[in-house]
Amino acid sequence: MFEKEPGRTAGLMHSAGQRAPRQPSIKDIARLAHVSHPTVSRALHNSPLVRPETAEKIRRIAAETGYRASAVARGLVTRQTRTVGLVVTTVSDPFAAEVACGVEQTANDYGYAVFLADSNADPKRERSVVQELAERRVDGIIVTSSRVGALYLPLLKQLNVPIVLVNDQFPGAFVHSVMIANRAGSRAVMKHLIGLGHKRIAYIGDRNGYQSDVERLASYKQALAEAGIEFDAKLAVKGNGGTATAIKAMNGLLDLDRQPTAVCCYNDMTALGAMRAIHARGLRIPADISVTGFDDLFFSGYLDPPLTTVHQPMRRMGEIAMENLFKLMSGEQSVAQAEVKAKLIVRGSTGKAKTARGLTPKSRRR
Amino acid sequence: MFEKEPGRTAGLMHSAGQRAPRQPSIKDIARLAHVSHPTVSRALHNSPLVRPETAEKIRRIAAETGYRASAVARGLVTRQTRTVGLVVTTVSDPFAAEVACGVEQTANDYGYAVFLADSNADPKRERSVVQELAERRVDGIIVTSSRVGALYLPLLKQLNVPIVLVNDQFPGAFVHSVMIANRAGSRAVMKHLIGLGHKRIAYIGDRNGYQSDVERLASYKQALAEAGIEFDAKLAVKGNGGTATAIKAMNGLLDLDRQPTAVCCYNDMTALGAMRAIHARGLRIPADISVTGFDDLFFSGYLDPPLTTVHQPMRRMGEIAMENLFKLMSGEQSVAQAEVKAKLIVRGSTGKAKTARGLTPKSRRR
DNA sequence: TTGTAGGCGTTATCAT
DNA sequence: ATGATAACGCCTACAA
Repeated sequence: MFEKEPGRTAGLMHSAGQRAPRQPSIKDIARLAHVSHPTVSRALHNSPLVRPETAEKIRRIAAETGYRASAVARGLVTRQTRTVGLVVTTVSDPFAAEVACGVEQTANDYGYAVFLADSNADPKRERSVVQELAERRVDGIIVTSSRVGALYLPLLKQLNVPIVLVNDQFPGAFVHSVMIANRAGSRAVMKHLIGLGHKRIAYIGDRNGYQSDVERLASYKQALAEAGIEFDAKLAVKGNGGTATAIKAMNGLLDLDRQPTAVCCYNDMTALGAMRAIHARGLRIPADISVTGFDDLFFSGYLDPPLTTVHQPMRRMGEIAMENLFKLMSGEQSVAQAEVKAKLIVRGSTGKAKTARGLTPKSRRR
Repeated sequence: MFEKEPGRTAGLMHSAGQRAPRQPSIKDIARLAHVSHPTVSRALHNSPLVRPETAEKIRRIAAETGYRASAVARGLVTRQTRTVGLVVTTVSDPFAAEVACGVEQTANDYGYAVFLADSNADPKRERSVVQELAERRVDGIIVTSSRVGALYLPLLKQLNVPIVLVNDQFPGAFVHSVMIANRAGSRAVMKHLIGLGHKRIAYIGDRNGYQSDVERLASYKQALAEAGIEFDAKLAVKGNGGTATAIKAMNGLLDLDRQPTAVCCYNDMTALGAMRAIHARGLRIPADISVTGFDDLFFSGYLDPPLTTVHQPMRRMGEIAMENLFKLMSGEQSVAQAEVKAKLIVRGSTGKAKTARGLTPKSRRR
């Protein structure tokens, strides 16, 4: 039980010929301070059980050598890594990025570090990524826009790691989640549009069957029904949440015999594409066509015209997810689902319907 | 050296009364398979040294129990965590997000996990964040848009962790980095604008003295000089890289006695604000004023009009950073700086200068 | 082909 | 107030 080469101590910080000059360990500090390692540990944790002068000396030496206790060794013994995993479809998605920001800040406030992992929106990959996170013994996991959702129930038991979902896209029974009020948001948009006199309102959704699209589309239809406007299947088209696809979808809408006077987009990225397609045809927004989005991404208020959309407090949702995860991690079982409010932000991309502003008989077509 | 309670084995996966039902360990698997732990280890690492049937049985049991070797325990003994730290100013910055995406994908391909940390563009925080990463024993660190730059030299020795910087904002001697060709990019923009006949070209920069602004501004001035256009200090204003500030800056420019006919913006976020300000005054782009950006963010091609800008291969830069970090981690010393090309993307936001298209004498002012 | 015996750098539990 | 000593879960000799 001897200390390896005694001469090593002094040359510790120099890479004196050794390939991997390891970081100083608690024992190195102990030796330097002529105390035992437990004492070093106590001193560095500000334990009152150590004589002030001793503690002072130890802290000085630790600072001089740049010693920092290994979080991995600590994690091994304490059985918690003070680490959480964050799974996103991709960080280049502004929605995910904002959520990540909220998660990261909150985690940091509590002294937790976060592992970032991309699922590429692939369910298989999402699952394997979660497993890898478990392998790293994270204390908890947050998944945004999960493509797996309900399937977590069985996994949860096995992984034995609390998981919180943000905008779960395939919700099932009883997983902990933070969701935006899709229905209320979409409803508010539709009320706004209908109030402006629009009757031919198109919807550009998402073809993947995600929960957010399902709910927003449902509210679209319901609002139509309540206003006594018949649902026209030709006006409800599918994109994929991206801008390029939205352009195609919008062009299809523009090619219709009777163009819509307003387009309700699944999200802001889709609206961005729709606006581009409309402008490319020389049409004006909102004079010719009104456009709405959903999310209120950072650029939406700066578009020309500024986009009327539903604000989703993405960062806050990340914070809530992290806060709820902390509760779960500390043993609370009663977290379940949280729903955050969606707020309509009226900006310049919506205006009165053409017909409502007095259309010439000629342009009324037949 | 006895195995704790023998009866524990069977009930392992159930949280049979215990508070923290720990994950199964290698010893649990060993016991279940009636072999020693090293054999389990070997089997799971596909070592040829273990009898096929034994290996098969072990793997089966491991799969059934959902056993996954603890990465933290492994990290302790192997002295490498297969983990890297990524420090960004904030993930909600689209530039950082793209770089993060490249880093993440590449790291993942190599079986590495990445810790995401926000510096909030605060030098102090950046340093402390890096220290925390070192405490977690990451094998390497990548910092985007570092606010510390040169100061890493001393830190590097102490931390003993390789670091690669992406678009270092305060470059000093000899830190490993991946940089965009700021000068060439800015120069290309200016050549383009000047070629279009612009003579009053404004520049909206960044007030923080960052390297990217310094270099882009320098090229702006140089291009002006080469074209024989006198530099007008009133046309070179400062924003902070954000959209809101850019609007103010642009408004200032618009209030000038002699408005610029083109605005060269420090980055796309700034251009976004400039465009908004211009449109808000009822001016047209590019008919009245041309606008250029830098970065080519995901939304830039969809603006109205689409933004002429300098494409920065952000994701690729993240990949390169990660690749170079791997080299550093495996002992190579010769990585140093990498510069990636900047490519001008001409889109609709730039056009011939007003004067060049034939201005009426009256509007030529005196 | 398999098992035994450390040790990685901490924290935790005892003594003293 | 401090020091032995034993885990934590894994890997890696070395021994059998």
